[in-house]
Amino acid sequence: MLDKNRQLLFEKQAEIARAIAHPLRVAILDFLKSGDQCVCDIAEFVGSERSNVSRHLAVMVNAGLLEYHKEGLKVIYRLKCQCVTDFFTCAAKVVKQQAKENEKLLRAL
Amino acid sequence: MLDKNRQLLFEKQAEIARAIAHPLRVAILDFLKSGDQCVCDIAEFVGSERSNVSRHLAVMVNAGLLEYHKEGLKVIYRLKCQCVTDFFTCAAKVVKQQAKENEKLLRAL
DNA sequence: ATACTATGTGAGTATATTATCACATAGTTA
DNA sequence: TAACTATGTGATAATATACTCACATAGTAT
Repeated sequence: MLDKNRQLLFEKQAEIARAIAHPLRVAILDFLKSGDQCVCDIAEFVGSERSNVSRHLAVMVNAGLLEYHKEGLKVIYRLKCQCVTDFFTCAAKVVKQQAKENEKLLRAL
Repeated sequence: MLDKNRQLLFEKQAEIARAIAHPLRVAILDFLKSGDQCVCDIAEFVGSERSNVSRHLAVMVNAGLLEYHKEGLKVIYRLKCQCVTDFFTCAAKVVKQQAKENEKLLRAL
């Protein structure tokens, strides 16, 4: 059985996964890999309303994935942990494998 | 702006993150790292009802994280991609960093 | 055939997440 | 001061997720 501490860690890890688990947030993280950005540029890049993007950013700050600082009117967000990239690498691998299997299935029909 | 293919990949990656984003599923993945397991042993390990565990397993199979085969009455689940571990390593790093910051904050009060 | 075990699924309820709109706030510029 | 820009937040409605219970199915053992 699971001990309490282990369970607590699992909860925290799940929280971080949840913070990634949205297409818009994935897009934002991908955008931030290439450098820090303000909300309005992020919003334009992902093609969504600023208020919406602002909320998504808050989710990721809360989870500890992002940090930010103000520059005049703008608020600049940045990746706090570069290792998030590893997740996307793995996820891409899983997606690729699935695509291959689907292709096989299609050819079998 | 995002092109369609990129957006599609982001959606798939988000789907995989969503498949991890639950404490029970994190616990299951952690358990499976050490070897393949049947539903009833998983349920006992994570301390939840079999029907519930069965559903969580289905989510992860659907996302491409797990695969399974039958052995008599039992259904054995296994990790399909070992790299999921990388995600947990990164997540643990993020959690640790946050804990450190909270500690600092506490000492400042 | 009967009883048993492991697994999965339908239905219902409870809860969480998301997007949108309107508005509040804070800093900037004229 | 007044108009403007970037950001964040409250309220709401739509949608998705999760858990539980009862039951169905499939394989096993007696």
